[in-house]
Amino acid sequence: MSNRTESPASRAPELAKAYEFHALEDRWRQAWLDQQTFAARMEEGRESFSIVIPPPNVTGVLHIGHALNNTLQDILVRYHRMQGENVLWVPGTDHAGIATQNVVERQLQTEGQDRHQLGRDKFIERVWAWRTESGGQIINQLKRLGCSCDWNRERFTMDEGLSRAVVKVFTTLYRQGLIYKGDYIINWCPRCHTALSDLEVEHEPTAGKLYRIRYPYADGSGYLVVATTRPETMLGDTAVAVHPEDERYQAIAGGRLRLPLTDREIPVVADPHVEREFGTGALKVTPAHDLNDFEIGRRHQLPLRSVMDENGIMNEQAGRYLGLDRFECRKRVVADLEAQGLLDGIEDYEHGVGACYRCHTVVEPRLSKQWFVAVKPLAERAIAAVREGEIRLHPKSWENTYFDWMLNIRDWCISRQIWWGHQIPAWTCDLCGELVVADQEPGQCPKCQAANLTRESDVLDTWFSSALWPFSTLGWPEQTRELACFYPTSVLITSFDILFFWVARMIMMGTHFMKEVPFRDVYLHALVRDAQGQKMSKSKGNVMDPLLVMDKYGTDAFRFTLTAFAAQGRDIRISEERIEGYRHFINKIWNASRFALMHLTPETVGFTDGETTALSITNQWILSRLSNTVRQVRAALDGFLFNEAASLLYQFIWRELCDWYLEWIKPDLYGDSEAGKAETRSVLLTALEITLKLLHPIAPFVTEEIWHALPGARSSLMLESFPEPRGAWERPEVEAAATLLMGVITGIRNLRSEMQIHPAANINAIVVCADAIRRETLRRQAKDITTMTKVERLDIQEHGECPQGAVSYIFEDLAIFVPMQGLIDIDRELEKLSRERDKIMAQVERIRAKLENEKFAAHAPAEVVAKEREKLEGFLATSAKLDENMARLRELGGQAQ
RNA sequence: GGGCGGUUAGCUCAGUUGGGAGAGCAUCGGCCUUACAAGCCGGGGGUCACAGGUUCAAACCCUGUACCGCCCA
Repeated sequence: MSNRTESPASRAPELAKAYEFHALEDRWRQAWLDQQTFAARMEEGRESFSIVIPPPNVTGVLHIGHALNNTLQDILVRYHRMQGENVLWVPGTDHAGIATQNVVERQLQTEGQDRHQLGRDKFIERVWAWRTESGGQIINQLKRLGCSCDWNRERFTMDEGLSRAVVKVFTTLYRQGLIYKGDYIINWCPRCHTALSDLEVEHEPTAGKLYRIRYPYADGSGYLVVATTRPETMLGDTAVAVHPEDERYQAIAGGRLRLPLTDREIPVVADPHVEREFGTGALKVTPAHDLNDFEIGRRHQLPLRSVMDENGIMNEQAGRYLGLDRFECRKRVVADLEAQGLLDGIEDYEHGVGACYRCHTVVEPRLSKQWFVAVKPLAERAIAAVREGEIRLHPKSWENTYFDWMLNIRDWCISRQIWWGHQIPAWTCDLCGELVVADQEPGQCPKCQAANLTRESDVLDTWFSSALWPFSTLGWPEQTRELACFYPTSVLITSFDILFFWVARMIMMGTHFMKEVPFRDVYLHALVRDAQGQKMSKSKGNVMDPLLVMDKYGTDAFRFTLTAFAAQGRDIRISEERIEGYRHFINKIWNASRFALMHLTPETVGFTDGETTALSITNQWILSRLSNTVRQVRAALDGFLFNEAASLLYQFIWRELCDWYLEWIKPDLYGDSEAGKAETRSVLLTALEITLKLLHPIAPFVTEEIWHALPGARSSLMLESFPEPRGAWERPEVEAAATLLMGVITGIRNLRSEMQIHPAANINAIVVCADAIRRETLRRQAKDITTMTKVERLDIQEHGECPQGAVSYIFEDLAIFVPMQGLIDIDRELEKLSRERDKIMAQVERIRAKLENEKFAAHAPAEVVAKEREKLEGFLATSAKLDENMARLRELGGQAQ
């Protein structure tokens, strides 16, 4: 412990020498949880602010994307909580059907079992057991990040209440004819053994081959050539399609072909959807294995012929290829075609291949009975909600993408052939086959009264339940107080890549069931990538573990980094270097606070007066800057400009508060005037308090810690009120005076540096300024200038020219001279001034040309013209000073020779 | 093929009603100045991708081109 003699005898406790975040973060995290400071309030007469967390997968671990997403939410939540609103942030996880089932199935595998041996009920028990033991660790990681969710209200999409909401929604939509069951072609994952929605298929460009195959005419008079990337599906072909206006195929259209490798004949149909330019213009049609072919098949009533089973293995319909894997079959088919002289050619071809988003197995379009949501009617309302501004997307540019997708939306396949999830509430009568959809298991068939009904074994897409999240978590279908208070929620913050998966579906479900949008604003943030712009993935080994980052640099530094990067287009590139930079920033605040605490006393109270005119210029200045910063930070947060808020705080704290204000007040704090000291302590305390409040939503830990070290009894900073701008504190003339001081100080320092005068060496300086008011400002603040420039004697004069042997610096309309001992290099000085003059004159010429342009005067707004004139005058004053000074130097140079 | 986004200092990127090109990091020079060397002070560095157009005025608006990226089919 240091105990410096200069320090006031009775002062606030000193902070540790360097910012040590580990213990401190743990301490505050625990205190916040213990004090229940995150708990939602539902008090009469207050505005509500609510956010539902984008529920991470229960299998998930915190990655950088989560960290970004939740930091931004926490900022808004803390910001609004500090404004006294009723704030609720609902945390939770989703059950991640396929992913979770995969985890537990892998576990079983290591035990030499599979789920079928175990049976459905036992398997579900296992999943719950897993969930209790190791699932949801991400929740603790969110706590680690400092998220101020109302942890008492944690929800899980498989909770009883949320499951009730799912059943209610399903049965209602079914009754309304918006859910139906039918035989359609869907995306099938042969590894996960389930249907996937269109969105769950990722198209990856793949280097493949385009095979040209000869299909002989049935009458033996020749052949036509089809081109395909998937020759094995030809076994399921039921037609070849050509464009009706394609002259090449006029003769054969309507005719028949012999399908090679089989004993079948197929027709040639004419369909306007065939692309004439692609391949040979003749398209083989496999309705049971290709989505587009399915549509063609429907138009022409073609038979459906599935040639593969659920594992992607060729079935009996594939004849002698029975039992072959689809890719193996492809090789055999190609070889056989070649042997028969029916292979017309093979070329390299890159095309998109659909893969399962969970396991990356190549999906197989497959014909099967599935459940669908008829989304068109829902989408219409959801489109209107955005179009009419009930929901605002930020950035707005996403609206186009949203509309485009919603307008072209196809029915949503919601059934999944897995066990973990919400089992579809539908039963089929064993006797008459009647399909019954109901909230509860029906005792008997409503049609034939038979007692035996079999429940649908499929479960629902996880996104079906997360689409209900904004109201299911608030207690719907019960009419709860929470719903009344917090629905619609205020803001949704999420990554743009789930705009369709989740956001659009929440809007559809919300508007349909609640008759009200689920949220007012949607903030879509970027994807976090590594420093090279690569998507982070375990296989690439470029993942950055947020937990390790927080350990190494501190949570506040990490949060600040994410915030500072938040608005950078679609990608955020993060690297440890950047985080380290912001760790320095957090440390800076820490040390600035240490400095303040050395000078504050336990009796110090903050400055609360509305008027600042009685204060010193520097104190007036910092209060003016504070109010200004408050205004701007609020505007930034209100507009979701997170990076802007971070940047404002960074600039204010480091460049203004630390670099200038703390230096300026040192003479006061170390001086003899008790009144001056008291005033400055008071303003310093207020400046620090307001700064900490402003920064708290982004960096909660360090601010809370410092807050409690300040004089006075204090409760949690997160419950303090967020600062308001104080118009009366904003003093443009004081800011102008400060700018003048900064200019003079920088000028003198520049001369010192240029002349390589040691920082510790005393110098003298002369400032020549014709303006009496500015001179007066400089005189009053002379001590500030001399302290910060180590000037022993400062002369402030109305007139004067460069003394012999002095170097000079021109700032606006004033000249600064520093006499040197010994001779100076006049040529070098002249060169420096000349360079400066060139820059100024370029500006002068530019503005002059503008002002002399009659059209400018005629068209530009008067205030712009006035501003330009003012600028011109300023530049002219500077150039005049430069000219004067250069003339003087030449004169001196002449004398010297 | 359709759509969206990007191209600004060596690097990563800000720049929201068009009106003097910014930040961080890096770099160069000088400093252990009792808050902070995780620091302080000073400096250098950009025909804002290219070509047209609109305008008194374009990094910003319009059109086109090139390259990069993403989404959808």
